Amino acid sequence: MTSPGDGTVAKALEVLEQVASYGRAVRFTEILEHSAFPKATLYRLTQTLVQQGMLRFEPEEKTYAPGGRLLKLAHAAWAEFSLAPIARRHLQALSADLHQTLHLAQLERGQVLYVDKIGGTDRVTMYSQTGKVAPAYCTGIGKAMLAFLDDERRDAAIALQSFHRFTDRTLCDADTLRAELIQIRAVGFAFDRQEHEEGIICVAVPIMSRRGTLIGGLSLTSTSARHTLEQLGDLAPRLREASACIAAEASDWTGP
Amino acid sequence: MTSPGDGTVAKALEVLEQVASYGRAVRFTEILEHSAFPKATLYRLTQTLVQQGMLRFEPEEKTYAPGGRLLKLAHAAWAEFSLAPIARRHLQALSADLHQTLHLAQLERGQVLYVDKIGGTDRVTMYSQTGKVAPAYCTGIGKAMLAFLDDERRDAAIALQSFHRFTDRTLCDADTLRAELIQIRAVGFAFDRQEHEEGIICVAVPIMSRRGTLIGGLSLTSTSARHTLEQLGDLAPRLREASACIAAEASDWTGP
DNA sequence: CCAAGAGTTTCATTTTCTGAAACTTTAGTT
DNA sequence: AACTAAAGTTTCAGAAAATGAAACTCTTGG
Repeated sequence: MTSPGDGTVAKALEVLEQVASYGRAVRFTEILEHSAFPKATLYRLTQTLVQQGMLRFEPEEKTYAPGGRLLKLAHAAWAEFSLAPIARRHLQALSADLHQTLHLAQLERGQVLYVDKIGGTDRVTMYSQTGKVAPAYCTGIGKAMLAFLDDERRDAAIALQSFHRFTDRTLCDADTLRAELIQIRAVGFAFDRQEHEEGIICVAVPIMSRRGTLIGGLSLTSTSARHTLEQLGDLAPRLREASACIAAEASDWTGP
Repeated sequence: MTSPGDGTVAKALEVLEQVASYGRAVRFTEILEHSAFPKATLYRLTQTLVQQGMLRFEPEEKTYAPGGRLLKLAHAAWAEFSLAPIARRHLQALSADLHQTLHLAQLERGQVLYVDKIGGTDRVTMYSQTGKVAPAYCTGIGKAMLAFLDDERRDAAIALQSFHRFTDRTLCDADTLRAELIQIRAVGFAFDRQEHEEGIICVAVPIMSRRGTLIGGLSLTSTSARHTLEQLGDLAPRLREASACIAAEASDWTGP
């Protein structure tokens, strides 16, 4: 929720995000019900967003949905913000080798932001994952990234987690998470032991810049039916190798 | 340029778009030089955008670049706003059949917004095109869409074109364009006769909803070295077929 | 060490935003 | 067709935020 004094832009973005979160076109009243803004305020915010092309309004149905201007902006964001363009060929090489589903992610405000995916079997689902966000505390890739953040940033990121029990293995509080992060830091990779979704396991490594700062994460996802955690652990060195290659290229780009 | 009285959100978005347009990280002064905003105003706008995660600020280099929150929002936009998820399998089928580069686009504020691409040879450049925008008046897919807009919307869209001569075949004024649109409307498909880029030709068809409103466009791109316009014209019926399939599915989704 | 430029803060003023309430339109009912 | 309940839109005076010129501070390079 936006606290008073946060600026109009923040409020508008909050509305935009809310509309985007439904996953379908929504009517005004529905937005209003889930929003803290008074009717008139919300109304003007949606007007502004529509007028700016960030939301699309369907007069026929009187519904709001994310607008095309977002895609245009996202194009630039993906190309510039993300590791994906740099990492892509490394992911492809690794995928060709291991035949497993790989994810590339970055940490965004304490959340896992997937910026690329290479599928084991399905080969066209790229956008389906790119842009998706997931909690950091209960995914392998999220924990791998959290673990290798510097103290200050890690504290900040942990403070942003809103723990929720997805499965009976989910780490549900900050202390348990911190303990696990220490372990992860020691071994250099993280597991997801069905903590986010029943049956889904994964192994993940951080991608670190030459200067030792976190720039992203790389994970290999499988199911408990196909692999044991031990088998995944054996693949960690391969991930680490790819991670190092990506890091080397990425550091060159951003470096001085 | 934002006229006074447009709201802070519009100004912030303008800055965001400007930063995105550079294609690289930029420093404050550079943004300032190309911007109509006074220094302090621009400064606060960038601060807000950074704080909101729409821009990323690299303190090391003091540069601004598009932020991760955009990707998150774009994910929703692509899934909901665009035809792409619906059209994808039709594009794939057609691509498998013709082995040519296909583009799927929608009209966004008078511009062509590419929402998907299936390549002939290069297979990993999906994101490279998705989200990209191009002028409507000098691309086949743009003209195909303009031609099948209703009068009111077409006039509005034409008014939004800022004609610029890219090649010596570019249609450079509204009247010439209107004449061509009438023709396109009659035959049902549009050509790009190297109007946007020397050597690049294309054939394109609109995608129309059951109710007769424009919902997008579909194009097949080639080079003048590989195909003649006549050959492309012969492929138009195939495009039209795919377009009809896409339209049928899309209408179901949006329909009542 | 100094100067030029980049980046940041200040503050009185202007402009915009706010939101309760009134109003208009729409969709459903009798 | 008339009624009505809900949805959607507009109003307006007060509250809040944005503005931007100028002053200030921090960098950078000579």
